[in-house]
Amino acid sequence: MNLFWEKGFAGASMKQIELALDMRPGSIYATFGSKDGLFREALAAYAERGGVELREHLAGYSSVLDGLQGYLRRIAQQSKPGEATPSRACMIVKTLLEASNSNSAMAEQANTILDAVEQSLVQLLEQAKMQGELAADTDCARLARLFQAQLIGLRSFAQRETHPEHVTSLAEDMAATLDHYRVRH
Amino acid sequence: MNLFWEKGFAGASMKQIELALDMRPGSIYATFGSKDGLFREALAAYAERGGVELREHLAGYSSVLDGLQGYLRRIAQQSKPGEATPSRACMIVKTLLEASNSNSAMAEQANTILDAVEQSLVQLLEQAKMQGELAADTDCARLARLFQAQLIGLRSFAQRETHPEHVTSLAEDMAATLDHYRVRH
DNA sequence: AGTGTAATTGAGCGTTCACTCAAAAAGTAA
DNA sequence: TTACTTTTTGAGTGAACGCTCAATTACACT
Repeated sequence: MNLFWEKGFAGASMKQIELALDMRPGSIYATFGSKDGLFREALAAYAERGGVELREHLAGYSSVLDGLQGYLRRIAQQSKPGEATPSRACMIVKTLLEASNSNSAMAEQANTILDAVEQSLVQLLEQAKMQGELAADTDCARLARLFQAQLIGLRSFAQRETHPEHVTSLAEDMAATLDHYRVRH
Repeated sequence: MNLFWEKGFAGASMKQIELALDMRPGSIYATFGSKDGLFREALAAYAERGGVELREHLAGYSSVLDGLQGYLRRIAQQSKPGEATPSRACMIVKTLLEASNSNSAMAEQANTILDAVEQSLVQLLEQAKMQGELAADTDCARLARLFQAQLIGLRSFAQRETHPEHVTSLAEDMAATLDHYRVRH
């Protein structure tokens, strides 16, 4: 998963995969069927891990909006030089951009995952609305898409070679955007 | 350029490039040196074209902020199914995500271009400040990064298979974000 | 038309790609 | 230990990769 996340699908060769898994080609193909199949499982694992991470993060907040704002800041923290992550950008987005216009099955998987993330965000925002954090007439689906797009933008921006504090201030500004959707404020 | 934009660097084979240019390998290598060299020129051409497009678009506005908001809406329009573009996502961002962690020279070029775009945005926002659209204490560099990240998010989101109106409403919400930085409002 | 230069051609180079499969090794059960 | 099944091995497959270069064609100038 880390290798694919770092190098992308085409960028990771079977030789590197053999090394990363400490498996010989025969075993890899007996287990995963193909490079595509292995990537599919890697991306699914990434999505699963990301989902758990978001849920666990939000568990530490009583306010949903506070939790989402904290999540933006957390992403910015993870983008700092000390943190050793395969890539600062999101593997799902990397896959979407790599696979669209070439590998339709892979693009479809990325799309499906992003749909699921979006739906999770809708549920969370609906919850925020019921808790009175959002106005009753808030379009949660629309706000979910805005938040997702901001996340995508933040993590893609983080892939740049910029000062880490630029990423943290960016996360802060995106968090401030969410504030404008709070009731009263 | 269109082929690389659509398929990415690794995704475009020399065979496809020969077809797209209607040139045989020898001529291609005599002209561009290598596949890398050709890609470098393609990306530079893309950046140049994008710069011209932004400048021409803004020429139709007396207010810089109105112009930038219009630009977001314009991007959303270009993402509609009728428009035949190689990719709805930005070629520079696609390159950044593909090349980081594998091709450092290519990643550096993408970074350099994004730096230049950022600087252009800073200049524009400084102009908006002088025209009284932004508060005197506005951090234009920071706001430029926010706008760029939103653009990246919008165009990457547009690569998804969603309803076109979701992209237009997303652009609208991002435009509304800019409104919060206007003086008075 | 004749001559020198520049540009183009395409067969084919070595390499790397994802992937296969007969043989060997490891595991299981009596 | 023996017989059987499952798993692993790694040399090797054909295909596709980026790229080269001697031969050819097109061009420029007298």
